[in-house]
Amino acid sequence: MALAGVEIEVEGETKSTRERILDVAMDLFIEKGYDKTSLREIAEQLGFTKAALYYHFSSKEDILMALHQRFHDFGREALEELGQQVPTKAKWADLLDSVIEQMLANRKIFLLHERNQAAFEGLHNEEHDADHDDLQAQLKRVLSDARVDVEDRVRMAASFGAIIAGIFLAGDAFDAIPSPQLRSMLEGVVTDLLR
Amino acid sequence: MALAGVEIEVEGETKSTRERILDVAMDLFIEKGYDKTSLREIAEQLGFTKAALYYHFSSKEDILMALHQRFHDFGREALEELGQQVPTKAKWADLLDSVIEQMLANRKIFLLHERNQAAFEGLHNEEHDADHDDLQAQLKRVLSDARVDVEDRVRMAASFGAIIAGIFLAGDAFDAIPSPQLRSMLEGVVTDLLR
DNA sequence: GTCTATATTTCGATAGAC
DNA sequence: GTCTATCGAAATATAGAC
Repeated sequence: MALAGVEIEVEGETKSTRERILDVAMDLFIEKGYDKTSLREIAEQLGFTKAALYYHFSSKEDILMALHQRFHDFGREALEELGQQVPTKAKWADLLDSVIEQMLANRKIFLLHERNQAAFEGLHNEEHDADHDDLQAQLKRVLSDARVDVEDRVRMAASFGAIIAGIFLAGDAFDAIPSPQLRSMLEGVVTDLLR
Repeated sequence: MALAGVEIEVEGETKSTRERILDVAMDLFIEKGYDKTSLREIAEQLGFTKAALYYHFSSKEDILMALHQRFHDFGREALEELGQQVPTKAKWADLLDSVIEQMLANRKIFLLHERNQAAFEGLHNEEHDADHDDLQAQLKRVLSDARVDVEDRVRMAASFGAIIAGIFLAGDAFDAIPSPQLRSMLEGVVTDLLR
């Protein structure tokens, strides 16, 4: 079911070549890092050659940008809803609860960003994007809000780091923990820090 | 005061060329990432050429390894002391207090590692180093220790992530906070999570 | 859409003069 | 200890056939 190069996803069986490229690239970028992953490797793992990639993406950076887009939305509406109002600890705790859920459901995309921070920042610097509005930028904005007590802001940052570490720091050591259980443990952590 | 290429540091005024190279490299690796930083850039910023670097270091990777060495000791004795015994939450809290202190006194070297995870892991994979004994590896070992209750281990990971985030997540938003104050706030966080 | 070339560039590394 | 000059490798990217 190809339509202008885009395939309709039927019960998750069919994926466009573009998406298959992104999946493979994500795995390799996580494992070896963006810079040390060559287009040849990505192509070989997909069963075709490097040149074919350029039919789907205009550059290596274009692949990275597409992956950034996957990440971009997570938590964005949430943070935007928090938006202009003064962030309180209670609101932050609510926000983090949904962030926990999203992270557990999308581990890889967050892992990708954690392990390729420099590469993703390089993207922003080229687009003189003024204020890039991704999760990390929004985060810094909130944590810099002078209307909020400093100690509260430190606690907000700490609680955010706590859940990231709970999900990612231990590598696969926590993989055996069922997601709902890990989730409730992390919600407990958030409560203890922001209550 | 040169002696076999090593200069004696007098009141912090004199630094060996080797150390000046490492300082510049560290700044660039933090800013642009290891892979996107060329030896030419490092050399130019120091006022000499790329080839001169090879008098002081045998390869680009050698520079990274030297920086890793700077990092290597931090928290190592502490974690080794924790060593074979079963880690408890109380011991972990003590450990983190000293980690907080070291991180605040050496922000840049931790930032370097946070932003170049993939590059540093690449080092380990080449030396078939068996069990590389750096902080991160020790961390995973402790967090995988099945003798400890799962919830406790999650809390240990979370508290570690909390202090990292408190120091690094906000970028320079927290730079205005005096170190002692930030330290005591983070110690409060640790207490709340592990008590 | 994927292929086989090949162009182009960048970078790490070496040789040898001073 | 630093220089100039150059090598060789690898990677991104392009051209054009199928």
